[in-house]
Amino acid sequence: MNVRETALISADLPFSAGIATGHEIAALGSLLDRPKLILSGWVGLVRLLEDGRRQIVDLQIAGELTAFDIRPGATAKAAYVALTPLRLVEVGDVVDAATGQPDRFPNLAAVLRMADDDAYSRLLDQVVRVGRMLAHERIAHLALDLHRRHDRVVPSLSNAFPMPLTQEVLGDVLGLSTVHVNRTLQQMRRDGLLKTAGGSWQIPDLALLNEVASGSRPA
Amino acid sequence: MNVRETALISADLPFSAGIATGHEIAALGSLLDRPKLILSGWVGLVRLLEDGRRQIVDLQIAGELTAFDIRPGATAKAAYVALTPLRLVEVGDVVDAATGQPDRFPNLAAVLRMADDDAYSRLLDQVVRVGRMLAHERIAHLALDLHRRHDRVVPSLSNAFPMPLTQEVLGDVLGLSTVHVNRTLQQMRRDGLLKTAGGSWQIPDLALLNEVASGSRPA
DNA sequence: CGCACATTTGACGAGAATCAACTGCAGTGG
DNA sequence: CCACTGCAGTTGATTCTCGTCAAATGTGCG
Repeated sequence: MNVRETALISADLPFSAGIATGHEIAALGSLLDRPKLILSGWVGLVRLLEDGRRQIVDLQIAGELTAFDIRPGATAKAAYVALTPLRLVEVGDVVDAATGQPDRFPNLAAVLRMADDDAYSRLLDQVVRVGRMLAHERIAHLALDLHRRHDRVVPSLSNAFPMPLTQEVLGDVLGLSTVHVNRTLQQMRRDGLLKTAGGSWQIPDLALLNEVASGSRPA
Repeated sequence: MNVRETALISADLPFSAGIATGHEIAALGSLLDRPKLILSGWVGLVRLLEDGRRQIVDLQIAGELTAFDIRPGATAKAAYVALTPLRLVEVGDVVDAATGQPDRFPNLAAVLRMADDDAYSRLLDQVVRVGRMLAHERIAHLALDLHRRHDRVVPSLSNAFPMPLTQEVLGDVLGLSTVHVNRTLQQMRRDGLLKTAGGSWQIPDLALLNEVASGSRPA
């Protein structure tokens, strides 16, 4: 990160006020021209069916960008919804600089490209998860993804990470009913695959959970 | 489309030889630097689980680009596989020109952006389909998507479009077993929602199928 | 004709949804 | 201080969707 980039980031940043759970950061179809960095909390990309069924297509966590699309002029293909209370920073200036003059801000531009790449890959993961995996595999697979992403920002010695979502919201992410999420989580706790306490999850055995997620270990 | 763009496209194009079903156009992880236009046939973006389960994450049909990513340097996040015999044209030159000098080829650049936008939106559709829809809804929803895309290239008076996929492959797209695809298709034919004959599907009543796809009409 | 492959059928079981009720708990206000 | 409220989590009973296994039928093709 060069001097110009550092200066850009350390400029006075407009902190947005706290945002309540359920608030829509960006509406379906709106222009994604005001990207934000998530300081704390989680955002979900939400699609609704007419009869009320809900699918959360992607999750965005603290340290990641939201309401952001690397392609100028892109519109929201889903609603961006606060799944928890949020603190955000507007980073439109930084992002515009990086995307508009990539040669002057090479590292920023690279970071944005990687973030975008990651988000795309995650979307394919999500299709596989809900399309072809069993309930316990979906949970294991998601837990590993979230653990990896949290560890990148806040490395944890104990393989623990925050899980502020209710089981209902989790169901909307995983394509499962609340009740089934609950029962499956219980079974996974009994099997020593996952510990869930006080709004965070812990993975006692990463290798083991990996086997479960990949389906190589039967239920 | 300006003169320069037209000249670029009408230059001698290297036709690739026919490609057989099952051939891998681009391997998982490979650099997507040789985009191709599909002259005929369908390509699938394929992800495999260790135990052999397969999820087709996206479909690409004649008239669309494959092995293409608008972001320079992007790698394949799934295997690009020929789901039918294929005829392709290499369009790396055209795409490089459009992405490298968007100001000189504004229309081409716009087309590529739209194609990319569409692909992304389709991916969200796919998550909703396999995550929250019932079997007959998934089929209806996919049929409408394919109809719309075909109609854009080859408008049809009878709401018909080619369907070269076997029910097994269709199952891998929809996250369903072959048997269940078969039974569900039969029921939908009986209900007059879909006519399937000789490698093509026909939609007798678009509005009706839309209701089914949106879940507003119960099974 | 015979082969390979796609579609279809039946029987059965497993995974997940649904409905309804109950528990636990934090916040609120009397 | 404690009833009251609302919400998240839990449980049981039941139903439904969908998967699996196996076999049969249909179809294009060398």
